Amino acid sequence: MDNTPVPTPPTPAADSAEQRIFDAAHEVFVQKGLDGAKMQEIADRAGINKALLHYYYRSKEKLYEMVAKAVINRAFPIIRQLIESDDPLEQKITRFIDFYIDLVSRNPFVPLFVITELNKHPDRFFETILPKELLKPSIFFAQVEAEIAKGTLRPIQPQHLLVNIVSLCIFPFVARPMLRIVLGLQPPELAQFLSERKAEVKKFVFQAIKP
Amino acid sequence: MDNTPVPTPPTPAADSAEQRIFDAAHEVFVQKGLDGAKMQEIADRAGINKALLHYYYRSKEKLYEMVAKAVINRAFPIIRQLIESDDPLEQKITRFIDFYIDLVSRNPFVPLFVITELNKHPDRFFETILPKELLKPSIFFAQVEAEIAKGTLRPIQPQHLLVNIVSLCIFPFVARPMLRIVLGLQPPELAQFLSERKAEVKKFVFQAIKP
DNA sequence: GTCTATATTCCGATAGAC
DNA sequence: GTCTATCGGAATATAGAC
Repeated sequence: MDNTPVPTPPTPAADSAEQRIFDAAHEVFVQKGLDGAKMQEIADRAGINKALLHYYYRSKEKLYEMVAKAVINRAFPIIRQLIESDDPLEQKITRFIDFYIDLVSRNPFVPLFVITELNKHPDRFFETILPKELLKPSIFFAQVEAEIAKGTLRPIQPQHLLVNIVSLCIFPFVARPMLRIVLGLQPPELAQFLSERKAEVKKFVFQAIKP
Repeated sequence: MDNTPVPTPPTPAADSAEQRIFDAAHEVFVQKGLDGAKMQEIADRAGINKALLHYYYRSKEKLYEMVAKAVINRAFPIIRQLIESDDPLEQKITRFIDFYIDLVSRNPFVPLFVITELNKHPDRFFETILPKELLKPSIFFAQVEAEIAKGTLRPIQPQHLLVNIVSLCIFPFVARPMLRIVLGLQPPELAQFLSERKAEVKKFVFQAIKP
């Protein structure tokens, strides 16, 4: 057994200044993006001084990069795990929709953050932020093709099916203020409308793919 | 006939500095948002000096506001017109999908701009930018309900149908770099995939709603 | 580690010549 | 109308005391 003194753990203590800074930065960056975020606001929310931000994270860019990595590495594996479990297809789709709509309605800013920053700096993401092990779904695709062959699913390219499901889950929450305009809904009606999405998406998807 | 001298027309001449500034600002604001856009870059793209921006448009905020109004007032009436024409429902949906996907694949940044800025400054949009005449769709909703009553459409709330269609059209283009990750597609395959969306969305929607 | 004070950089805006 | 030069403020970053 190794007796050398344990060095500072890579994960900072739960309520350390370092952690509070990171959490504050997470909130601010996700809601306002790199350009919109101000170091002063992050410091204020963390309840510490601006100088301390630089003590722990050298620069705004570095801090941003760590937050972005954390967001990405939290979001994508969850999606993947849901898609690649070996539950039967129908159950998998149902669970995916339920889980995903829950997730996005609790964190409406996250998908927008990911998309926006992915559009602005695609290189950085693909080269430094994205985990390399992230691969193309295979179990899900195989399941869809198997069911089509059996005749229990109407023909559809698995990629399109997946994108359709994700679009129906995410978009209405991301575009929430747009719905107010296009549908002419007031905030309370809008909340009601969004709460119906889980059932609606499931119904719509299964009607489209079940023979 | 009135002989008073015609004052400066409200629309600036096609290739005036004023117009070139506006066009440059349009590009930059739509791609980078209010915070990300720099006056210097707008001036450079317009091929003029920074000072001239202020001569014509007083401030960055004012310039931004004009661009935002233009984007909104171009985008929404088109959508509305498509939805509210009195073509038969099936044809209307087909045309809407074709037109909308064409539009969004030529201008992938616009929906993201609208959504982002709508999230950041909802008040400004609802109070000053948005045209007041923009009302809730009615013809489309009535058509859907009529067809459901006739039994030529499966029961669905018209609002959800509209949101489903829009989600399926917009999201894949807005989230293009995300697809690369989730589907594991390289750029050429991705382009191929997106070119299939028109046919795919139509098939998916009609399978979901036709009895 | 945490603070105050200050340096530095960047950017929007203005003054003033032509 | 268009330019050069410059101001002034805001935001990032650093120096140095505690």
